[in-house]
Amino acid sequence: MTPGPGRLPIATLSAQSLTEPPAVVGRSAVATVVAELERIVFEESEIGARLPSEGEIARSLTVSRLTVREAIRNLHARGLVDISQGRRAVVAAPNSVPVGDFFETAVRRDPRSLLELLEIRQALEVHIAGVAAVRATRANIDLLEAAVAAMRASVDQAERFHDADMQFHEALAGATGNRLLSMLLESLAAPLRISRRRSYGGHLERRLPVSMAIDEHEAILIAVRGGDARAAAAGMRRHLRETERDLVAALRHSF
Amino acid sequence: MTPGPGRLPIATLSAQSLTEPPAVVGRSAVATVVAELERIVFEESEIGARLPSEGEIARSLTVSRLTVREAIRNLHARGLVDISQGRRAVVAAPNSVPVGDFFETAVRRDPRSLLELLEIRQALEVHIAGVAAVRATRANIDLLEAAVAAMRASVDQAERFHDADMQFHEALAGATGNRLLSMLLESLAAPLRISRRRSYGGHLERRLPVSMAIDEHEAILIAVRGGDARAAAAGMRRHLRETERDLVAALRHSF
DNA sequence: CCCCGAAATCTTGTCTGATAAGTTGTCGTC
DNA sequence: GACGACAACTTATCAGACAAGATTTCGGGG
Repeated sequence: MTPGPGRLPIATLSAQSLTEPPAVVGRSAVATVVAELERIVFEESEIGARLPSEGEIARSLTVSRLTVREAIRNLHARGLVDISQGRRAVVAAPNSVPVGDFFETAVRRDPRSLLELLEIRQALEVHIAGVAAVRATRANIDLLEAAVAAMRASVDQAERFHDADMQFHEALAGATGNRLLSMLLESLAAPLRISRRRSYGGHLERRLPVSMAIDEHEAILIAVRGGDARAAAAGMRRHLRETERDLVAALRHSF
Repeated sequence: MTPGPGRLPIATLSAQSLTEPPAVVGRSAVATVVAELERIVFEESEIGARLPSEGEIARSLTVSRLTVREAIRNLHARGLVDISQGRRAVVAAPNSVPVGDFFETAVRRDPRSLLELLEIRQALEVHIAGVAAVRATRANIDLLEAAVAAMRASVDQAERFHDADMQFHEALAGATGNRLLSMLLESLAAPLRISRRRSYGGHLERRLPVSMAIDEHEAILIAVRGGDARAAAAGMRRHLRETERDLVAALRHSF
């Protein structure tokens, strides 16, 4: 396709493709393509839009398909596009997958950082509870109530109970209206959930009085409904302290 | 090198390389190599250790160099290895580059998320201040004092003043002993710094009484030194409220 | 004997061309 | 108009080659 004389070292790239805006010299070919694709993703595309095929991009930027390929994989690793064989890459919805991956690898490198993760979660959730008490809408509160009801309805089904638990915390984060904050919290939860599952194993003996956990959530709900930021934050702090005790105990057992 | 009959579709890969542990079928070749490299990085390597060369890995896993290459780039995008031309990939120190990238792209997609970032920072730093008051060692406090002194010594040099400011917050985060928390805060700071620089531009007219910012830091320092968690948290909250006002005002000007 | 610079060697970066395999759209048949 | 086979498109991987940066080696000079 390209009329060039065989291999094209980067240096001669701009001299060769007079019809194209000269590729930025001094940067690697892949970096150049990455920058261009970022531009397309950020400025010209809606979520779900399909990028041009590898071949088209390669032709239009006067690089090999291989180079384009690496660039696309780079965007994929950063959570900017989704890819699957046979289909063009599509612009991904903003997601915190890369952040979750970071925390997961951190824990994998050093299991002790699980406790650090827990502390971060506490800092965020205490703030969330306080802010939610001020900002929560009727719809937000409905979701919180539904979550507590779901917990009540599944006191003897560990898996389902846990889902309802998660649901409560997600709803609370959603009530802040801060999407980045919600995503960050979610990415923290992933590694915690994994370790939790591994440590509790199959038997799943939760803290003895499950009702206690429900009461803690209920207390937070009441504070949020009443717009009492201080009480909501205090309730969350209390709740997470208990949760941490449970997790630490479980981990101690598993090692 | 491989004695096979030319191209090797993944399906036949395991049948062909009887001397190697059969590559996991059903997963892409790249994914397999990524998993293997992760294992090497996490379980067999110290920070700074050099991975085998692309060629060696390719031979030992019976895949093409291209496949290995993509796998390595994947690890690189996730901050697990550092790469540069002509040298083997080396195991990177744990770093929050991927997280910083996530926040940067989030802001790039929607500048309003800068405010969300700011809120996250507040949540973390308020917690940090409180905890630091309890956990800070003599060495930590020395660093904090040095930072405040540096601020005092550079009231009329915006750039230097800002560095000292950053230094204070870093030292405070360090005093918690929570490395993940420090890294997370750092990755939040990057995009904030960028926008700050862009909005303040060259002239750099800081909040009129620079001494006020110093006082705020001083108040936090005193609380930490005195082990008063509540006062430290309150001081930080006050300080960040001011900081936010400044930034918002500056942003308003720049749009 | 040590130091230093140039050559040999290693290793990554990119290009070309080809085949396998998954996805999507089309068209003829009923 | 519904449905299944086929064609076209697209990504996944392989192989071999050359360019360019990094490292190692080694011989000569001090």
